[in-house]
Amino acid sequence: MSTEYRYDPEEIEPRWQKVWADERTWEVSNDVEGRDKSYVLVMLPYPSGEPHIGHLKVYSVGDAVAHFHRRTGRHVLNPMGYDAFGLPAENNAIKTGEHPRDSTKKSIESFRRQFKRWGISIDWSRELATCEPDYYRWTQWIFLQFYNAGLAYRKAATVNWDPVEETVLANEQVVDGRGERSGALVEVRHLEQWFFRITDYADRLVDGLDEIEWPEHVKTMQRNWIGRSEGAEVTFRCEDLGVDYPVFTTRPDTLFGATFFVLAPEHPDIEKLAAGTGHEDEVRDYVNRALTTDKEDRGNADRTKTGVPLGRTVTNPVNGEQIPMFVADYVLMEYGTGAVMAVPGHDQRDYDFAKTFDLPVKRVVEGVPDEGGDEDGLPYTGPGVLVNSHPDFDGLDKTAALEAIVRWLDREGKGNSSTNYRLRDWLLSRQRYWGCPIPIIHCEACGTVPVPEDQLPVILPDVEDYKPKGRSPLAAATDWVNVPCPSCGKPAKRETDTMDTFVDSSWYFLRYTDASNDEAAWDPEILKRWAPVDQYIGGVEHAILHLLYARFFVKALADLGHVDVQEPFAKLFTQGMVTKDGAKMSKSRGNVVSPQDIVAARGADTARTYILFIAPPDQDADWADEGVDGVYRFLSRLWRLSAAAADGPGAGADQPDVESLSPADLELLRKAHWAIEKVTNDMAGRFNFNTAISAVMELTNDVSRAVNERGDAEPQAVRFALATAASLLFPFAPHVAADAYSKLTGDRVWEQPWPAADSELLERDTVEVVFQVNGKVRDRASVPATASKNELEALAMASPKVQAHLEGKTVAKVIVVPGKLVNIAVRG
RNA sequence: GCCCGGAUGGUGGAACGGUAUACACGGCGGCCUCAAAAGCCGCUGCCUUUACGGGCUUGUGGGUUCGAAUCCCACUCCGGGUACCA
Repeated sequence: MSTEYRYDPEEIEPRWQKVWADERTWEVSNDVEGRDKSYVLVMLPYPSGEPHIGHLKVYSVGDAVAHFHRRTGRHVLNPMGYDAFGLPAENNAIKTGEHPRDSTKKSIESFRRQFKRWGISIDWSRELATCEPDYYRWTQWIFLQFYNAGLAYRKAATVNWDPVEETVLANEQVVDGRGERSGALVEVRHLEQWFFRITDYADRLVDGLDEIEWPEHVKTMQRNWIGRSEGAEVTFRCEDLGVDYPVFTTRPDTLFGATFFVLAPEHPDIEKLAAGTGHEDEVRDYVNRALTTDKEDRGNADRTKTGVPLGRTVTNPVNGEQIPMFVADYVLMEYGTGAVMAVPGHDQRDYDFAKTFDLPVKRVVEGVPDEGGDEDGLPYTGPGVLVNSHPDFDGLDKTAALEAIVRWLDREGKGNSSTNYRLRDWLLSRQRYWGCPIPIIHCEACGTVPVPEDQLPVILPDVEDYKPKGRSPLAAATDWVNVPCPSCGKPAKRETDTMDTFVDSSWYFLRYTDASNDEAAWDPEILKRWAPVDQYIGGVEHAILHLLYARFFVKALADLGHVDVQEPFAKLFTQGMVTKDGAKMSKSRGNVVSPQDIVAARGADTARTYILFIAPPDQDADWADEGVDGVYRFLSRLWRLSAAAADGPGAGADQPDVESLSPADLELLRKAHWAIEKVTNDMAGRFNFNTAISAVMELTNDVSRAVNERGDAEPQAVRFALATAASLLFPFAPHVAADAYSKLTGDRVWEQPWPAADSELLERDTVEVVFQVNGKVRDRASVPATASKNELEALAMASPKVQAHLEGKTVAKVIVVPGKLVNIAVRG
């Protein structure tokens, strides 16, 4: 082939980007009326430095979906924004003195430049940054709606304090007792903080998962995080003090097996209970030790159980037995009532404690041997029937017994069925600078007073010193802090904490629908046209935090009448990591691949196509520089063939008349239709972009062979095959595809409908069938597709290669799958 | 510990229970060239055989089936999530 055609992405890519920018091709109106809408959203980036390879991957995935949806006739919203408040920018400010606003602005510019350089089809008219007053004004407005509805509240609470970041953290941001970002051991502090009442939505957050198409493991993570447990609350009475101690249990069926009772060290009654028992000193020592133990240590279930007796007893409500009380750190104050009934016969933890302290272990459930029950292993948690309990319940299956016992407790006023959650309310206040101000004023006379809505936004003031000192740096901005109370006019002070940045990102997908509205956060009528997000795409690391918070926001806003859907994201796709040499990319490892470098060297189309080609997008993918060259070669070849064909004979890219084609050209046509079918199925199903790209490669290779090797290919068939390849490739490599398509046809590929496979051309007259003996392939033959079972069997039997393997054996059975195979089962 | 994933050539990865290893990388050979690059044309799972051919092969061991990478059981290793949540 002539070398005069040289694929030059440096020329092609800017040229098409200019067309899309000048014509605002990807901007979309809110006039959805009567059209099939598709809201395709990739999680917004946190702008820091330059985009990394993970961004390239996730936006390549999102763009492929957006393009496919557009070309299949949908009205597509594909916006972009920046999660622009947050600690890294602020920490940078502490180090360098550069205002976070300035460093963030620079990062946003470089992200925007890259996304444009990559040719991602974004509607830039809806761009937003969460740190802009015209965005966070509405974050504050939502806060006020929640405040007025009692969903945002302030209370003194035991909270997680990160001593490095010098701020409190939400439960979700504490991992193994350490701050998620800083890695510092979290300290317990008692502080006044702001919370969102997400626990009110625990049930709906669990139940709503059934309505959305999300990966099962993400749903499971959310269910586990919310941690709904069904059980009962049962009251145990301490007669000495005349105090009732309710406990939560998921196993009321084992109540008769309770042999002791344990309180958490933080329980407020500990001192009162120990007083006058002679155990006071021991108890006080133990509690002090427990409270100063690391959360991490205390959470270790393998540690030998510790605890001390309180010298008191409580009454087991079902049998009146007096059982001893203990304080032990394996019981947590945060969960249930901070007290448990201990059933060592049927709970591992209680069993461990009982063994350590030599307490009685009583079996009250017995496995049924026929049903895989055990004989003597305690603690026993399997299925079974009640024993050693009460004549009314003994012999009942444990599930039936559970219900019967709860009914009995309820009648006697000693308990009731109850549900408990692991989920805690969302602590949203942070003692940091670079965040959304909380629109509240503290007045000595009026208490907490919301800033009137017409005074929003509460603008984040400039400060001299960003360094946290255990209180928000905003407290130093005295001009800003001191304001008259909106209610009584007397001197008052602004709230100086800022919001967790997860608040900002819990509603941004709503704002995109009506991003420039300065009268409201959004017009409910417009939101209604777009919501919910049809396809959300992002990293699995947000499985709990962001995805749970956003779901809560939408449900709460729906209850307040601002949104009319219950779930923000109908479908979720989580993409895998990009690794290098099998390891996560990191500066310290020195294995970071920069998308800027690869785009500069090979072009955006190559970078995007390669990252989707190496592996299915939901899997982790290992980056290999050599692999990039293969994709570059493929794009070069497709472009060169197209450029040459465009200059050659023939016109346009209409499909040539099938009747007039040689068998070889007909095969090429079939291949094109096969590729249409394959790519369409791969796109519409589970995003099998890697095999879709392979199919286009196969088609291109066939064209290449037709042109180079065979040499006599009908030009119109070649044109059609190449235009089809370009059309199918467009979602992945838009510039080269648009260029090749335009050269061949003069048309803009993105304005063309997605190609449709001709089913008649997919059908074949002759097919290859295989002949097997005992499942092993022995011969193959080309036969008419319509060959009957009998004909196939006869052909197989006649094959000498098959005959050789039948020698001296008896044919037991012949299986014929028309159009596929004949399998002869033999014996002897 | 518990709950999810995963394991296929030298490498990344393909395969509605029906031709295992598509596509790509890497490797080998050839054409073109003064030469190189680019491009083009082949070959490339393993063992055995001069060859024709034959045998083996989807982490391990069993099972179901005419037929298993695919379904079932047990196990090994790797990755992720989660963990005194009563």
